[in-house]
Amino acid sequence: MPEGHTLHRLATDVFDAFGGRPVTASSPQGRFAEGAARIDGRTLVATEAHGKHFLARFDSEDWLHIHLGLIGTVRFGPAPVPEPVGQVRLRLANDTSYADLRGATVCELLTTPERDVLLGRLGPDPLRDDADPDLAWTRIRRSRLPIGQLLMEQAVLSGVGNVYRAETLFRARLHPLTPGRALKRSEWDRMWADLVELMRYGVETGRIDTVDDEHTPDAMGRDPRRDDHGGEVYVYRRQGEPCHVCRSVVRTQVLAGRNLFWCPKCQRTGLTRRISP
DNA sequence: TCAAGATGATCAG
DNA sequence: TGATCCTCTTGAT
Repeated sequence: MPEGHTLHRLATDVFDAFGGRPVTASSPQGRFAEGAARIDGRTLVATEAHGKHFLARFDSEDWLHIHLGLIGTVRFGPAPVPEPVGQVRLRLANDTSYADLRGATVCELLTTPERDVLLGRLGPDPLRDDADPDLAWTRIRRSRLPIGQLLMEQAVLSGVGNVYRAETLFRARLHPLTPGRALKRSEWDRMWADLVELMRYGVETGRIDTVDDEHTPDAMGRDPRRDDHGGEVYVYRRQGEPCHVCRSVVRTQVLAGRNLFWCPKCQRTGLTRRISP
């Protein structure tokens, strides 16, 4: 379930399991055999997440870079390591734990300059203390692209995926097709603060839970329902169902190849706002 | 039991 | 814009 909060949790979990001591690395699938051989037996010095990118540094000066993509997973288990099942790209192990990586879009080793280039391409990550929301605002305020598309561009903002996009736009009551340059600075500031809060909660709990107490099914007298992202949401993948706030039917459409979800009544703001040429 | 679709990103055309 | 990577869950059969 890879949005940014998943990767920040992964960075913590990998360091807790393998940090500070030598790690055994292998590639049962074979596609990362060379890279695994280079870090095999090395000590894991640090782990970090930037947006949806996971990085781990070894005492060989190599950086392990993983991007889970849509279907990548990391599974942890206690030692002893079992026979690998399926396409295990990378297996890390020590005398107490193992972790298997499957299906990742990227699994590679980077030098420090290559890591710096990667990070230089990424917009600010709401989960990092060193993030500067002004950098994202500079891109947004100049763009004719819809805010619903800009939020997903990792060069504008890193770590936000389809769930956080849908939910933060609903919470801001902004229509997802509002052009970036039609946004007000105050709206962006509120959205950024909201993303920081929602995603930190996601890191703490492992759940994407975005519905305010006053709108929960319990508060509204309806049966609660937990979705596979772990919590309760306003619009994400609720197309055809009634809005938690106004009971209008939640809509969906494909934007830039990804499914977009919004409430046509609650999220009217911005769409018809005039923009300066 | 099996097919379809999904929280992502890149590349070719 | 569609194909690709190739895991996991859900829902239809």
